[in-house]
Amino acid sequence: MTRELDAEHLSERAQQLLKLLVRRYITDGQPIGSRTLSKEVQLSLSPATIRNVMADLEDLGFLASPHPSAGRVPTQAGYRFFVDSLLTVKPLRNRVVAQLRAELESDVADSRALAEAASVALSEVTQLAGLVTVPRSKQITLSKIEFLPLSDHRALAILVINDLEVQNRIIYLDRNYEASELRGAARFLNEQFAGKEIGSVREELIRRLDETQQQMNDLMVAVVRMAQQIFEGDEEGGFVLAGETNLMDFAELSDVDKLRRLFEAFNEQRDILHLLDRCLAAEGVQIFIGQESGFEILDECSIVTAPYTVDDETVGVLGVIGPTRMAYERVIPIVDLTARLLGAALKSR
Amino acid sequence: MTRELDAEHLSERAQQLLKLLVRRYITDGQPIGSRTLSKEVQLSLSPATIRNVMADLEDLGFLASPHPSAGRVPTQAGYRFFVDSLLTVKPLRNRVVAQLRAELESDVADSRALAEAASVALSEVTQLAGLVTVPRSKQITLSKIEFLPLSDHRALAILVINDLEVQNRIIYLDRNYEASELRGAARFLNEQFAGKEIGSVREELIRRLDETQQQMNDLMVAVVRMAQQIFEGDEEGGFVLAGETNLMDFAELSDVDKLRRLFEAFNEQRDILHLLDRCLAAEGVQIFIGQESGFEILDECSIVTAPYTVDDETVGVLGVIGPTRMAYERVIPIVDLTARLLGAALKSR
DNA sequence: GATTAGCACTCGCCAACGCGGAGTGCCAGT
DNA sequence: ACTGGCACTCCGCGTTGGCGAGTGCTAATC
Repeated sequence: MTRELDAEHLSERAQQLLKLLVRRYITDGQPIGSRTLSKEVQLSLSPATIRNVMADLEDLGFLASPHPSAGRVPTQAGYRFFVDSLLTVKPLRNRVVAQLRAELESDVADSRALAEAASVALSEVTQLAGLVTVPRSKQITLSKIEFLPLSDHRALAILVINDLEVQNRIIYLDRNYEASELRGAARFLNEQFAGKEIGSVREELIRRLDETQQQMNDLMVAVVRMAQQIFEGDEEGGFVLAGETNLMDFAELSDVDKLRRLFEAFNEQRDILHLLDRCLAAEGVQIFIGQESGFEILDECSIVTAPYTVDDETVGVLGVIGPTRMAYERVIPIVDLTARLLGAALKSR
Repeated sequence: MTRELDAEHLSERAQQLLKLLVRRYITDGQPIGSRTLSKEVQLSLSPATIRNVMADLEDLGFLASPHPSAGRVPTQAGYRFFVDSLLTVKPLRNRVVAQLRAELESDVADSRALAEAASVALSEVTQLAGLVTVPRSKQITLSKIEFLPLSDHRALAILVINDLEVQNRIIYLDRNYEASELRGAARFLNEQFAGKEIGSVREELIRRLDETQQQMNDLMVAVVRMAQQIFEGDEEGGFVLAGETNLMDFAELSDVDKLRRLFEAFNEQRDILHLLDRCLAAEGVQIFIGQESGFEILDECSIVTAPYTVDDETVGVLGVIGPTRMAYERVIPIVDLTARLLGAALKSR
């Protein structure tokens, strides 16, 4: 037996054929037969020879046949090998670069809106579903805080962080405070803490509350609680999805029931968010193929992600989700570029 | 010919049969035959008799047969007659009322979040897609305004309207202003305009700008522009959708392509928003059946809407969207109640 | 005159069948 | 080591025929 049954020592020819097959299958979506392959390949080989190679690749688990008389289809392992060793990323077309640039030109300050723009851009350019987590920095500095009296022992607290992110929520107090009292409190807080990191603001506030029993302590306690919530990342988290409908085109997902479960998972957010969180730590583009994601619903999907950074701090993840049969060679550089563009757009606000 | 071919004078019996058929079709989703109907109806009639009545109803355009040997199915006109004249609304179950109440209990101040909650509640209770426009009052009073200096001739303007809605955006200035200058401007504006209606604020500002050429005019101009944007409703508009996935269950929409176009229309927002705007003026529940909506994509859908109000001012529309074959008798009171609950929740913030 | 029973008829649905095409595996020949 | 040839497998597709459901019509009945 002269066949090479070790993935490490796949012959040059076998690799080339696998590459060709995967590519062809990605564009056509139909099982590829030995005939088709023999016509396409440079080194002119007869279908019979190619069949032998294909049989080897099947033994290695890189290919599978849906049924005896259909051609071969890449398996998950096949895609993995392709992505790891075979793939040659296509240089991006200028049109695409221009489009991404244009859609991320930051005339918007709102970071959520930017995330949405990135998501839409990704989905349009790749024709898959775009996915962007809302940026969330560990580094949160307090820029300004204001209060507004409401009725019923409540006040509206407005908090500006990182210079242009505005958060607001209602805080409940022990009594009704005068507008002037609230103004005073706000001035005090602004003087003391503007520009400081929010975690330290919280600690400092707690320390001082212990020290001196202020008459204002209920307001302060509320502020501390608020700072805490913001520091813990609130639930402001989540991701922005765009172009889900693109997924409906793929035959792999044409089953309405599968589609439904997939869309429900998108709405859930939870599982997907978990997955994306795992990519935060990684550097550069990361790819989950089929079951690698660990979520049953995504068995027939692949996910290509990249973290994006502002000033070297990773603040989020973006990517696309599509069928395993996805144009990796095209998608990977797009995701990569979009991550860098989004980082830049966030910085230059 | 003794048959009554005038919709106005439909015999009691014909009406009862139509009602029964529509109801039955709504629950079963399959064409109803004369046999089925004869077993169900009180007055014991033979299938043959019923066939005659059904033939009349078909002539009148209330029924149709998909093919000769299937039963009958309501046409759009059939549903319309059913909704207008035949339908007896089911009293709401306590469970449902309780659920809606619970999901709209306003511990949230954010009106968008409330709209989302209402949308989710609607979709869960009806098992259709829920739809709520973000509340938008014509009556906008300025509560407070603050500025925060940024680099590059920019400042962050924070605007509190109607006591608890917070808006913010970046404004571009002719030069860099000191923090103290901005504070001064904010104080001035707050003193002059806090509590006033935002349209009048704008007018007043413009008037004063003409009068005295202030040194601060660029800042003021920016504020005027901002007030204008907010007054014009910004584009803060739009609606919140929930439970789209529920629509995937219906056989009528099992065609992936139809589904796709429907979902794309949801993402577009534009058309749907148009439709909802038409309901703003209407009082109480309004129903579009099939093509009545005027949008091709919604041909096989019905929409049940109701406006919701705060202090007698209509601030938005909510409703559900589902297949024409929808449980109108159940859905209508749900939509009605949700509208009132949402109004109440918005008021009692 | 309204209602009903009976009957012939029309379709859609489904399972069975058969056939061509595509692709394979294997073997023998180069 | 590669290739041509061949038998084989199996999907896809169009055809056929029976079954069931439901209809419209007509003639008989209340």
